[in-house]
Amino acid sequence: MTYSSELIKGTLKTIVLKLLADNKRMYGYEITQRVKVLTLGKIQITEGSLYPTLHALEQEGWVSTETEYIGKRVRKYYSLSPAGKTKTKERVKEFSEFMDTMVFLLGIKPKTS
Amino acid sequence: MTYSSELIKGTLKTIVLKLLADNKRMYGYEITQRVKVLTLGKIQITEGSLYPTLHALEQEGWVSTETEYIGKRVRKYYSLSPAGKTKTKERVKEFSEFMDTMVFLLGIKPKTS
DNA sequence: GTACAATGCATAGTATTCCTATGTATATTG
DNA sequence: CAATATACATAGGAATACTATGCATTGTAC
Repeated sequence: MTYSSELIKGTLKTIVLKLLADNKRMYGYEITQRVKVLTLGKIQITEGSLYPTLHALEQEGWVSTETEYIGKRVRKYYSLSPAGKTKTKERVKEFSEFMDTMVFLLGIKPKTS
Repeated sequence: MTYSSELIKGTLKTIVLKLLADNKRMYGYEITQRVKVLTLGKIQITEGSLYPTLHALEQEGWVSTETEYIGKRVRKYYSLSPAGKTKTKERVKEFSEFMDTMVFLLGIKPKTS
């Protein structure tokens, strides 16, 4: 992983929720690969952190699951619940505001792409 | 509103280093107050997290200290070492790049203030 | 056709980071 | 003169993500 994993802390759930908001349904392994591709390998979510996170999201009622079989191999799809959609917006907004504060604190010029 | 402390995780050292880069020397309590003022109360660094962090920075050789007495009360000033100045730039840059990645991932419009 | 890589799930134990709670002491202010 | 602010410190705990490991199936390169 490029970024020190300490920076990722606190943002993993937000990343997962946002992906599910954009994609209707995804399975765990797919999420790890998607993040890797989207970030050009800069963020690598390990399975050891993702699966417990997904279980937590389900526990909290923000996602629901459906299990399918691809041949003999199981695949567990996750999709946002209505509560999860609300939570996603909250989380993204909170992170966005946190970033604005950090940009100011650290004197960073944000990419105005 | 105070940000959930989970978001702060991984950024505390960076914040402290940047403040020291801008201010030549500061003491612990002063840092907590400065951050509170600069962020309009949105980020509150507790003493229970700041002091151990400062000790760690000293341990790593990124800051040096000078103790002064204000009356009978002790005050411990911290200032960046040359290695600390380099480290600060690295840390700020790393966070900046992480933010760019997150902005893209989360589809956030950064403040182009 | 078979070793090796990739796909796909899972969890236990560990590391890191920060917070809460607590303690001590001095200075200021209403 | 009591409450609040200043100023340091640490022990124990909570939250988060990682490493290491395990199991099984599918695809690929030699």
